[in-house]
Amino acid sequence: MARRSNQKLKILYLLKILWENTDEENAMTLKDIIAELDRYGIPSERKSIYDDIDTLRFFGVDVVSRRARTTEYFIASRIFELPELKLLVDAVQCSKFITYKKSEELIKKISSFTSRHRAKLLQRQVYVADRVKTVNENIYYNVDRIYLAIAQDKQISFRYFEYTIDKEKKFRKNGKKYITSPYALSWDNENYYLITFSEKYQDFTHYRVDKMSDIEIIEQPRIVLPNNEKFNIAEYSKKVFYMFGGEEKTVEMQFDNSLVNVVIDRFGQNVYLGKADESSFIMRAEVIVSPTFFSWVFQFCDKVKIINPKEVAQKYKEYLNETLSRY
DNA sequence: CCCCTGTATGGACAGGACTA
DNA sequence: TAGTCCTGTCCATACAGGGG
Repeated sequence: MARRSNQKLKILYLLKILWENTDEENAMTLKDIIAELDRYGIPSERKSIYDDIDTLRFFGVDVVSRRARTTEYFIASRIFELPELKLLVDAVQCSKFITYKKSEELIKKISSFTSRHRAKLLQRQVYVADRVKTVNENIYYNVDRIYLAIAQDKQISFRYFEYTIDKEKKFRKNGKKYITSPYALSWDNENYYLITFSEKYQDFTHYRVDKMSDIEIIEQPRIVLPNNEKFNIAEYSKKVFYMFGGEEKTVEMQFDNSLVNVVIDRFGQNVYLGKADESSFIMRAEVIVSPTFFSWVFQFCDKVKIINPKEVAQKYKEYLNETLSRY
């Protein structure tokens, strides 16, 4: 009868109890375990627990017994170790695109990978000064659907909105649907971007994922990239500045030596660097020339100069002059 | 309804740690 | 040192559940 079926549940609850309550610093004695099982309505005999623990071990659970005053049991190794979980929690909390509500949910789920004692350590807040979080809950579903489309090699349709000065959502193109070939999702400057290839412009276009709605996968297969190229997101994101589109150019810039690290951080270890003189160096990289590229350059003031191509230098000059003329 | 099988359980007991 | 408590093993037995 019930007593029997309880015993089937016994080992399951035993695992649950050990999983939720124990870790290296928080072991349980056999007495604790029996009491805890009792709370779940499972009567258990002390000696039968040995067998159950053995079974759990055979099953692959790392139940460790440690002799202190009395013998204690705890689960030693888990799928994720605590520092790894902290990393994940921090990443969730810092992500602008994850809403407060979703952050809480995700952290709760992440916490279930460790004991409740250690889970407390995960509840810490990472304070990043008044972080703006999005309110668009849809983003997870958007991301999911986009990945699905990419995997199925299909195009997607969606509507794209922006906020007006009155802080109201307003659909672009009067709510007409965009149709495009998704190639990658990229995390840049705290926002999720969808990178698509436009047949019309024969170039890549970016969309903020949190500003997309009504995403649908359509039957049309994706447009093939020119020269049957494979899309390399890592290479691509090096060239683009804050996801702003533009013409791709090989640009040479002269930097003050103090900015070596900045350049390597931006373009990676393999960027071409050459000595210019005692205090400066020349670097060369593929860059999508855009206003955001210029504003990236501008932050270094007189410590940088665009050398080549001449028309990019000229454009930058115009950009600076225009800015100056407003004051 | 009976028999068989696998599992849980309880008793006996040994050994170790701790304590009075 | 004797007594106590805890842990873990061994073995006999009870019993649930399934098959016939």
